[in-house]
Order: sequence, then structure tokens, then C-alpha cells
Amino acid sequence: MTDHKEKMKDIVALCKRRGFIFAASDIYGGINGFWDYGPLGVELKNNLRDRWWRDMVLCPPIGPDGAPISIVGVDSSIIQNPKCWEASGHIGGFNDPMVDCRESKKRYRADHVVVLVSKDGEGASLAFDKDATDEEIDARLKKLAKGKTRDDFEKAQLDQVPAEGFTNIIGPDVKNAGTLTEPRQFNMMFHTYVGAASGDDNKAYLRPETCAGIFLNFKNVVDSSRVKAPFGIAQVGKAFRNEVTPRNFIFRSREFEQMELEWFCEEEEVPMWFDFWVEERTRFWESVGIPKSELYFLDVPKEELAHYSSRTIDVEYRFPFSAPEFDELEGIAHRGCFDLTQHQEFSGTKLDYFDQAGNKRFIPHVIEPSTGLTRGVLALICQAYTVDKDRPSGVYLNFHPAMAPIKAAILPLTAKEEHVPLAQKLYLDLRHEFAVELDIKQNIGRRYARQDEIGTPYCFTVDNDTIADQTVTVRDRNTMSQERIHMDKVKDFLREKIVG
RNA sequence: GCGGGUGUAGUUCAAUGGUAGAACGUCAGCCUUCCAAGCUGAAUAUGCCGGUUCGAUCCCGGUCACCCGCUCCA
Repeated sequence: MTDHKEKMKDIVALCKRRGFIFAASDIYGGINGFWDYGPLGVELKNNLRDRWWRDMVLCPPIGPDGAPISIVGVDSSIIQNPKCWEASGHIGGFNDPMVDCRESKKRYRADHVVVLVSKDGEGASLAFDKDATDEEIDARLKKLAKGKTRDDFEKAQLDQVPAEGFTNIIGPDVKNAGTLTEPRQFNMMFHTYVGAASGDDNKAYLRPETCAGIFLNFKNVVDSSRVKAPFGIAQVGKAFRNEVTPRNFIFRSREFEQMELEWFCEEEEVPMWFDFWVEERTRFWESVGIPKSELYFLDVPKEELAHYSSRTIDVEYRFPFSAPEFDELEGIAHRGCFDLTQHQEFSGTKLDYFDQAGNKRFIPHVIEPSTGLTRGVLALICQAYTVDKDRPSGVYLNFHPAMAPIKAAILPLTAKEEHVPLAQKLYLDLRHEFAVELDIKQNIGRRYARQDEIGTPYCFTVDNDTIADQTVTVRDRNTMSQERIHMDKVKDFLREKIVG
């Protein structure tokens, strides 16, 4: 096992031990792909979420013209009219039938496999990858087709072949017929039934991404909030996908949380805004403690782009399980005018935008910086995790102060009466403004170590000098060094350190 | 969904066909004027279900979860 894998194990253990992240339904043995956030985890997640909301909606970036751009928020329902998912393509386009091969243990998309069925109905049929070259096909025919050539066969797509014919098909990677399973439908969307009676009439879906709720409210927002293009609509919320293989702790979960912005602009301005958002989003990740050196910007190759997108940049982070490679943290996609056009067509409601100044009507193009909040949390934890053999805890979480679940601990040096009341006073004074913790019990080293392990950036310690001159020591998590400041200055100190 | 591996206190590990032990952590108390000190005490575990057996944490089967590799990831 590599160091990186070892590190991931340690991180998962720390997350549980200190109350960041637990397996969902832990006492029942867990449930694959679902996770719960504990007392510190929810603080961390809220901190990241709130910072994103602040940077997007409350205090959006300055645009190219020097004025702040315009972004408003929504919070849409997880369940929407199912037609919405027909329009987006989630129902029609992405539930591909899959077949498994019992012998090669491989899985294939049925529409990606072609079958050569012999014209005379004699002998086995041969399956190939849809991209197989004629040379590859001829080579296998020579081995397996008993003298027949390509001309003796008809081509068919595997999902067009009746299931009873499968026993006669030789899978793409094997030599004997009958190893392919019947095609099975895979749909990433969770479904449910609306109303007490269940049946296909009231089948509905849990959203697989939050953006749809933004497009569905496009007209409502434009009509009600005085936004003028270009502008953005932001949303944070849960999304659900029936991932085939949930993996890597909370990285690929079946229930997760997204932070998505849909930026609506004119088509001609797309390249400019696209670059703008890549830059802004990078700035964001840096501001919460993810250095650019740990990020990789993948310009998604044309052939791998989603059908609606002409350009996507994946912002990837070097997670321990992907290291030295990277895995997706955020996607910045040009979605064209696909979504609004589709929803306009399926709903019959006009979703164009009227530009009063230019006296023109158009369906805006969309740039979508879409990030996983829960993936962001994982990135913050992985980035913060720092081994330090020279300190009692052996490890500390180097969170950016703005992200740290607890900003400061207030510690009376001893549990004696002289120290405790002063510490309590400081704690009561600070807690209105900062997430702080008062910890009285146990020796001081033990308490420092505990705060290191949960990533608390500062500890204020009340000692005998405090009684004499109202100063406390500030202990810095990263350097373990101390300085004295007056109790009255503690608030200013924290304000200065925490604003990121 | 497939294949391989794993499953013992909160964590990391040990042991055993005769009902489990440590370290650290946690809690309580004493002590303590700055980095998990010292002392005393306490709580907490064989994932779940079934089978074999006089008796199963150990053997077998199933299941669930986690890890690795495929597959998938709009």
C-alpha cells in the first residue's frame, strides 16, 4: 500500500475519531455511498458553503468593466416535474442498457457493441467494440468464424439483438459463446413516487444535479428581480446519483451537495466570461487554502465533452487517492443555450431574454461553474492534514482560519479558580462573533494537542499574568509559538486573521 | 454489477473452538503556572443473520460495510 493510500486511511480515521464525518447509518453497518457530517464536519461544510455564497451572491466579483457583477440566489425543490428530466436529457439519453460478460468480467454499453450475425443463421455470432477496425474484425473472424468472412455476416447493434439470441454470441473479449448477460437498464437517477399511491403515473425523480432548478426558475427570476444580462443565478443544495461504484470516502457519494452558478450572457461574450470564471474560481480555491500547485486545469477533450457543451474545464485537485494524479473538484462548462432551449420546447414557455437597451431578444448562453461542496470539504481536509512527528498529537489540520470549524479555544492554564472566571468571561465575549470553545479540564499540553488535531488555528490561554495585566497568550497552531496580547485585543486579532 | 482482500473497544493493533488484552484516546477524581506529564479509578469491542458443535469471535454459508482492481461517473 502506498503512502497516499495510507494517508487516506488515516484521514478517514481522524474524521471519525474527532467528529467530522461518519458512515451514514453507522450502527446498522452503514449504507454504501452515504455519509453523515458530525459536529465539526457540519461546521466545516457550512464555512465552505457560506464563503461560496458570500463570494457569489452577497459580494460577487468585480467584472471586466470595474463594477460588481450581478448574481442572485435561489433554493429550488429537490423534486420537480418529471418532464424537466426529459427536457434535460436525463431520462432519455443516459439510461444506457449494459451487458456484463461472465467470462471476461467486463461490462459493456450495449449500444457500444456491434454484433456480426451470420446471414445463413448457422454458427455463432461475434461481438465487437463499435470502434473495432476491419483488420481487428477480420483477425478474430479468421480464428473463430470457421472459414466465414465479413461478407457472410450482418451487422447489428447489441441492444437490437433479442435477448434469446445472446446464448449464441461470442463476447468481444472471449472465445466462447453465451457469456454475455442480458442487457440491464442503468439509470443514475433515484426515483420515487409523489403522493401516497405508487405507480408510473406519479413517478418522480430526485434531482441528479442542482442546475435544473435554476433553469426552471429563469423566467421567474428575470421577471421578479430586476437582473439584467449578463447575470448569474446561484444555488447550493443536495443532489442524488445512483453511482455504480461509490468510492474514495465522500468523493463519490450517492447523496452529495453541489454549489452551482449559472451565468447567463450573450453568445459573443462567452469566451470572455469563460476565462473570467476560470480565473475567479481559481482565486476562490486559493482563498480557502487550496494552493494552485495542487490544482490541475483539464481542458476536457472534445470527444469527452457532454453533448451540450462546446468547452469544459475541469478544476482537479490532487486527492490522496488520485495522487500523483488529480480528480475533479469543479467543472466550468459552457452549456450553450441547450438547457433554456430544451425547457422552452418541453414546457411551451418562452425562456428568451429581452434586452431593452439593445432592443433584442435572445436565449442566453450559459457558463456553469459547478462544484461539489462535499468534494470541497474533502479537499480542504486532505489539504489540511499535516503529519508532524515533533508535536504531541503527531498530526494537525492546517485549515485556513476562515474554514476552521473552531476558530479559537479559550483555555484557563489550570482549573483553579483564578484562571477559570477570566477564561469564561473571554469565551462569553467572543462566542457571539466566532465559533470558539472553552476547555477547562486536563493539562494544557493535552488541550493544545486536541485543538491541533481538529485544526483550531489559535488558543488563548489565561494564566497568572492575566490576573495582573489582563493579557493572554496566543498560541499559533502551525508554529506552536506564543505571544501575549491584551484581552481587549483578542477580537481584533481574530477578525484580522480570519477574514480570508 | 464482477473479481480479490478485509471486518475484534472511539482509534491502531493482539489473542483464542471453552465468552477477549494492550497502547493511545474518552470520562471522573487528585495533581498541575504552557505542549498528550504523574497518580487513582471507570466506561466501551469480536459488523449482522444463519449453520456445524456440548460450546463459535475463531470453522462454514449468506448478508452488509470498507479497501484494491475492473466497469460506471450525462
